[in-house]
Amino acid sequence: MTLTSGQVFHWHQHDAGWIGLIGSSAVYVEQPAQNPESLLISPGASELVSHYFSLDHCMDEIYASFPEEPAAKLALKACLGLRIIRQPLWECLATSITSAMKQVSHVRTMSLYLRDHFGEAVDGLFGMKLNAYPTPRALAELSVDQLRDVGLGWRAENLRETARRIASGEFDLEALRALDNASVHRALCTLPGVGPKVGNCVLLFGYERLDAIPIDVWIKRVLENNYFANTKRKVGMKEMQRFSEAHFGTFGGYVQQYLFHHARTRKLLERAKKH
DNA sequence: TTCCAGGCCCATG
DNA sequence: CATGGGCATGGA
Repeated sequence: MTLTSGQVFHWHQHDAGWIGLIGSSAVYVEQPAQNPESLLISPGASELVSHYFSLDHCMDEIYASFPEEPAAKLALKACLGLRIIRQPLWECLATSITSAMKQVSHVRTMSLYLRDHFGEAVDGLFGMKLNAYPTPRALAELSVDQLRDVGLGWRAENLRETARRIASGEFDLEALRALDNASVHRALCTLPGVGPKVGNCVLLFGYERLDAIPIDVWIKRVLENNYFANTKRKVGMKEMQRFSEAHFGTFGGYVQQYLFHHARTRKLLERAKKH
């Protein structure tokens, strides 16, 4: 669930488990059906995996903080165990920029293309070839057309320019770790291709600010259907942001992620039934 | 074929 | 401050 919930976009199913990269380390992870409390992990990667999948997050406390409402409780029940991943900052920012107005599967396609064409090859597993996500410098050196050819469309210039600012040292992602949410968000939003939603994705998935709430079209629908269903007047994005931040609490990012994954998988399931 | 997607940006009220 | 239109692409 965690790996298909629209946080990361490069993992492949392999046998009963998954293969992917954490930074530049290839890893196999399997959650055995008979013993889901444990994980099978490729040798030497257990600390890396524990950190990446945030296995230290106190889920009891997080679940206790969920609002007492049908929508949140239903999502909680459906997504039990789903984690907010700790992503490498650059990879998180870059994939979030490419995600604008794209379905999760499209973002995945773009991510894999970028890795294959411009990322550094890494020692794979089971003879598979894997590439790390391209560095800011690698992307900054490309032409806009090269990026467009990979299917990025109008996102190409945003990704390239943001990569350039980071590669040049003009913008320091690591330095932002010391700042509070609002300051990090404000700084991120100066980058091309980064607005309120993408900024909150990076806060949540990159900087581990578990109270950050990205509002995309899915969450917008969930809010409209469940929390503003009886509201006659128009509800703007700013109000939705304020409401969900106040209402979803300290771990609002988790609530948001569970609502997102629940809504999306339900839709996919319905669609599959029809055919 | 048509629909729509983890939005951003800029020009107007 | 809020709103509306434009923007490229491809999976379902």
